[in-house]
Amino acid sequence: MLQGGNVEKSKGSKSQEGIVYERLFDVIIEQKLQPGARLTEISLADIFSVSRTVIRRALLRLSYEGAVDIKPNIGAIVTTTEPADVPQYFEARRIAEGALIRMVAGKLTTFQEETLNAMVREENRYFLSGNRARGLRKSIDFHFYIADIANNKPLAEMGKKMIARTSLIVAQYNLSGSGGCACVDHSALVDVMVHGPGDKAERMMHEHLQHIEDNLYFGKQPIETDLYRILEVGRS
Amino acid sequence: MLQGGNVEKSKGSKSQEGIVYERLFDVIIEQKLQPGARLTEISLADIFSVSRTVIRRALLRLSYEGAVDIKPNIGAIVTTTEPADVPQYFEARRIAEGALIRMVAGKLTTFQEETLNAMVREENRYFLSGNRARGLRKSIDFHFYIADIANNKPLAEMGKKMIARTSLIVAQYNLSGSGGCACVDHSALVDVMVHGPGDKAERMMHEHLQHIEDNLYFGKQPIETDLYRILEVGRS
DNA sequence: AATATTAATATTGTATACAATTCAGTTAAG
DNA sequence: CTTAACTGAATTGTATACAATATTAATATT
Repeated sequence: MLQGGNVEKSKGSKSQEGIVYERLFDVIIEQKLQPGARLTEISLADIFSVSRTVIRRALLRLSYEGAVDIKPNIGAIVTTTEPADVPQYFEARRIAEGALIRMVAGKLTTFQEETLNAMVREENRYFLSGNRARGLRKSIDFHFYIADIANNKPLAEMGKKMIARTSLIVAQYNLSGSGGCACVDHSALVDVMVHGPGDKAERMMHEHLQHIEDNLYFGKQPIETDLYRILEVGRS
Repeated sequence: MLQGGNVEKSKGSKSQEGIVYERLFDVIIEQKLQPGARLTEISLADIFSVSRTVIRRALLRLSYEGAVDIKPNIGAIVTTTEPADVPQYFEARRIAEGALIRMVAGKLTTFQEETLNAMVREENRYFLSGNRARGLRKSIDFHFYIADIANNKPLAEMGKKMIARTSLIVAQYNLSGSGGCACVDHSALVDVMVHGPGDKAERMMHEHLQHIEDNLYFGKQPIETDLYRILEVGRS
């Protein structure tokens, strides 16, 4: 999970807000809620059996992570991205994650190496067995883990934020349900993290992310978003 | 100001929360509130003549920006930094701001060039006339402006966050009240942004920030913080 | 006198009531 | 028939009351 701001979290018993936040973050990142989907406070308060106060806090936090977009007096929706804005998010992610992997390369402990390999295998298994949501999640966790072991908290935060953000973009614009990441690439990344020099690792990460970006498909407009709005209108 | 999260702000009439946020951000960044100073909701609600609800939102936002540290059931203080954590914040800032200035270098409009030069002059004037708070603020605005003109919103956000964060660190550990930035450096930065290649600009930014970091002084412990706690105890 | 326990105070956490705003649907005028 | 203004429902914004928690002060015990 993203290390949301400077609010320290209790280790054992999570706060109500934390539970709501994590659950919503998960369904958004696993693409169970499409970009553009509305998140009204009352429904969420109902679903989670807490007051709107708690929901508001969770939504606010999600908005800071970039997962949710809050417009004053209107409410929260899962973040949508204009095609024109896509490149800057990928550029930001390349810079952050490139720096992170460079810091990690050549310094992996055997435990970390094994963890990473296990994650790639698991991701592979999920995708092969058709469990797309789980595979997607593991793929994101792979990138999250690299950020976590780089030993730079603010940069890891930034990296994870951009990983999540671009995943949302992929959810919006990538028609092939692969989630964008190729498992082969992830194997190669582990390899270069173990042996290769930092520069090479950074270069490979850049290529990996460029590859994801190049595979996006921009239809004339973000279809799903509008569809959702239309459906909601027609429902009454 | 930092572009806080995905909450769109109304241009003309600022929200109550926005006013509180900006005011608090200003006094923190201008070092009128020392790191470690407590920010209780009731006092702030009193001062700003709004309810605690509004204050809570503003504090929460400040915590996401890293300017304030909120501990559950305890409250908010101006962020303090352990000496051991200082390097990662500067490293993160170097990466973000280095990338930003590289994107800007050689692409300045004449208006932007003049704006930057004017900012350096103004900063200089404030420091020479002994107005430290204003000079400090202008120095930070100089860095903010570079972030803003780089045309990459998420990276600019990250850059500004780290600029603010490291400024807080300087407030805590730099005894000379200069705020860390030398005006000479800023002039040179403008110069390389106008002419120089991106790589050189990035290198100069790195050196500039390294210079600030090297000038920090770590006493045995963060003196001011503890003093504040002690004073508060002895006050009753 | 020092320490542990308890009581009092202050502060944050949560729920809820009410105000303000937005949006859709309806009605009335051109 | 089109457009404008209006009404009503739904949703967010704000204030406040009460509960839970932490801190401080006081008391009792060793």
